[in-house]
This record gives sequence, structure tokens and C-alpha cells, in this order.
Amino acid sequence: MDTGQLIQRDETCWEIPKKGAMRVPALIYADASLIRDMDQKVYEQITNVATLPGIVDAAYAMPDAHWGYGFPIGGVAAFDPDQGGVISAGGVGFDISCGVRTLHTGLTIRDILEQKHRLADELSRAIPAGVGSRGKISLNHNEMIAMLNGGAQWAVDRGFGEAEDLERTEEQGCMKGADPSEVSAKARERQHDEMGTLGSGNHYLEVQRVTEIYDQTIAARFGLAIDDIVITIHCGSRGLGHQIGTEFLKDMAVSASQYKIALPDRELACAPINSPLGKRYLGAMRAGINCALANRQILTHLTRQAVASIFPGARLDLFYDVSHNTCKVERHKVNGQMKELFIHRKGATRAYGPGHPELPTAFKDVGQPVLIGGSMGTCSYVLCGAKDNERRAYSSSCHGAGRAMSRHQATKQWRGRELVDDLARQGILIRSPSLRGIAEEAPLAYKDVSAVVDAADKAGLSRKVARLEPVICIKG
DNA sequence: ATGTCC
Repeated sequence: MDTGQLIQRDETCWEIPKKGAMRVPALIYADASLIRDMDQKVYEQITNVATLPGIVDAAYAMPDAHWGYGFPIGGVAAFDPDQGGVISAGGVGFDISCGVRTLHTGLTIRDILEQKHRLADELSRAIPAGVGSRGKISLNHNEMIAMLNGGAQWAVDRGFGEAEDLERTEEQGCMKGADPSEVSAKARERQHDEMGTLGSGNHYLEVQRVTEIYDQTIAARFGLAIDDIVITIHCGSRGLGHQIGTEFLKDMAVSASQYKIALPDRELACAPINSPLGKRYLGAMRAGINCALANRQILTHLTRQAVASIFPGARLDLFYDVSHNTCKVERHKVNGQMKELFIHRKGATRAYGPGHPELPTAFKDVGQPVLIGGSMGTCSYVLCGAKDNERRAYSSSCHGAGRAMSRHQATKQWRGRELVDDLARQGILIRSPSLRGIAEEAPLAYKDVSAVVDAADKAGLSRKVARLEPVICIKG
């Protein structure tokens, strides 16, 4: 991106001033180097988002922003229903409530070193991964509806995990207001035997080692210390979420003119929050969120079983679960008054600062854990919602490294087998059904995650707490 | 992201 088109507000905040059809300005949080490498499409896309009805304050892009469908991935936008605000399927993303959860293991790197290969094989056997992966659980109609209403709470009720897990999951594991009757038969059919599966693309299950602590006090509160082993699961709502996205995107594109919404890009298709279509999508999307929460909950149970077969005494307590493709109703201050806004976060993580009433007791005084996945073979980070970050991007932070190169380009540049061998030499074990998938996910096809989190920290979105490095990676 | 094209 050409920095000449932007007004630099400070070291990590860049403004696209309001012009043309824009209702508000757009703000990008990144350092100069990330901005220079950022896709020019991000400029176009957040400029377009800023034209949508009812948008409040600004359209935001996180430091990891890149070209997405309509909205950039790494985009945040808040809409006011009382000002004609809209909800957009492309503003949530196809993989509804894709997210990350990290489990403590109580083990250290010394405990697992000699069992590394066994653990990799066991996890690979226990976790269904890859395109169209299927699980052992299949849901009949009534169970499907119960799952879409109950999310991770439904999963815990069925014996997948423990009640304590729910306290450490956004929405206590259950998104209220889901309407399974708005989830089509086709979407439900696609999910019939996909519960408890990882899927493909950038989804993974990773065994990680804590290698650096940046904030001793918060790390201690988060239960993280050097050489601890944690396990991180990154996945979403599988075929069901994708089907919901596909169907509503089409409906929203068709009905935009009926709602008198001028779309600068068809991919920005949306509907007023208070319209019948907007309400239908909200109900379906919330059911999709529950599907993703239930899916990660079942995967947690499968992970616990796999780890227990090698380390019988290990306790895999949930550290935290965050979603990064959502639209949520939150109370925020607008012109000095508290308002209920619909916050779209696409490839962006909620990052409540210290003291937020919705935080679990364990984190209330320090802030929300923010889990940032790196690319395969590179590091990941744990951050913490920063004080006063509400006024920056409605308490949001980045979600990962962000792609720097297309999947197609990556497959031309790398061979899966060579990447697996290279990483094995670095002591990182990869298990995946797809060598092509590995090539698409080559570490160098992503932005430098360390630069991304440094920018998020400097911008005051969230604070660095700990760095994690991969030991084993189960890839979809 | 996605039964990587109904």
C-alpha cells in the first residue's frame, strides 16, 4: 500500500480521510513496514466498508489485514441499528466463528521430549483433519437443533469436556439468540458428520512450548511459564458455516436494492439489522457460532483422550477460547452515551481490556486473553486486551499472521514434502493428510507474525504476554 | 474458509 494516500496519526495509526461516499474515515493500525507490504485491496475494501449505512466512528483494519471477500480479513466495523445500520455476511466471513482455543497441559517440554513422535501419531489418529474430514459423531435432526442452540454447552452436556471449560469460552460457550430454523436443510446436512473435525486450510491443532514471557504478572495470572506445553486448536464451523455464508450472501446481494443500499462492491452485500433478512441472518449466524463452539469443544475432548493415552495424569484445563469471525452485539460509548452496536470482526479478535464486566472472574482485573496463531512452523503469541482499547477499534485486536501470498502462488513456490522435512530438522513434527495443503501453508506465504503483534502492542490494541513455539502440528 | 465447481 502506498503510504502517500494515508494521513499518519501516530507511529501505528494511519487514516484514510472521509471522501466521496464514505460516511466515516477508515483507520489502519500497523507500522510503516506492514503498511508498505499491505495489499492495496485493503485500502479499497475498508474505504468501501466506510460507505455502508449506519457505520459508527470508522472502518478499521488490524495490522494483519489482507484482501478478503468484500470486507478485508483483519477488518472491524461497528453498526448502529437505530441509524439504519447493516449486517453483512461478508463482514463476518464464510467460516463463521472460526477461532482459537488454547489448553494448558501441566506438562513441560522435558516431560514430552521423548514421547514427541508417539504424541504426534496419537493426535493425528484422534483428530480428523483435511478437506471433507468426517468424525465419529453424527447428529440426528433433534440433536443438530440442540447443538445449534446450545454450542459448547450442548457438547459439555453430552459428555464432551467439563463445565469449567464454559467459563473460559466467549459467551460461556453458548451464543444466545441462535435460530436453527434459519439454518437450511443443506447446511445441516453438510454438518451431519463433521462435528469434531478440524477441516483444512489454515486450521490446525498445535502442541506448543512457551519460549518467552513479556509480562510476568499477566503470564502468571494466565498460568503460563517458560517451557510449559500448551495445545492450541484453530478451527471453525466447517461446512455448516460456509453454507450459511454462501446462502445469505446471495440473498443479501439480491435484496440490497430493495433496501436502497448502494453497494460499491457486490461482495459487500448486507441487509439492515432491523430488516427481516438481517434478523434471519443474525439467527443463522448465531447458530453457526454455536456450531463452531461445539466443534472446538468436541475437539478438546478428543485431544484430552489422545494425550491421556500417553500421559495418564495430565490435566488439560482450558485456558481460553476466542472467535475471530463474528458479529456481536456489544455496549460501547458513542458520543458519550452507551449504545448497543453490532460489531463485525472478520479475522479480528475481541480483546476486552481490564475491568470489562463480561470477562470471566479469573481475568477480570487483567483483561481478556488474546490468542494469536502464527503460520505453521513459526511462533504464536498470547496477548491481553489493553486498557482503554475501546476507543481504538471497539476492543479488537489482530488474529494471526495474515497471508502475504495466495495459496496458488505458494504451491508454485514450495513442495509440501520439503517443508515437512525442513521443519522436522528444526524439531517440529507435522502430520497432515495433504502435502499440497502444507505447501499452501508455507511459513513464508504469511506475514511476519512477530511484526504484526508488535504493531498491535504498540498501537495499544492488546499487550504482548507470551510467545509460543510449535513442537507438533496437526494440519488439515 | 469450502463436499477447493451445481
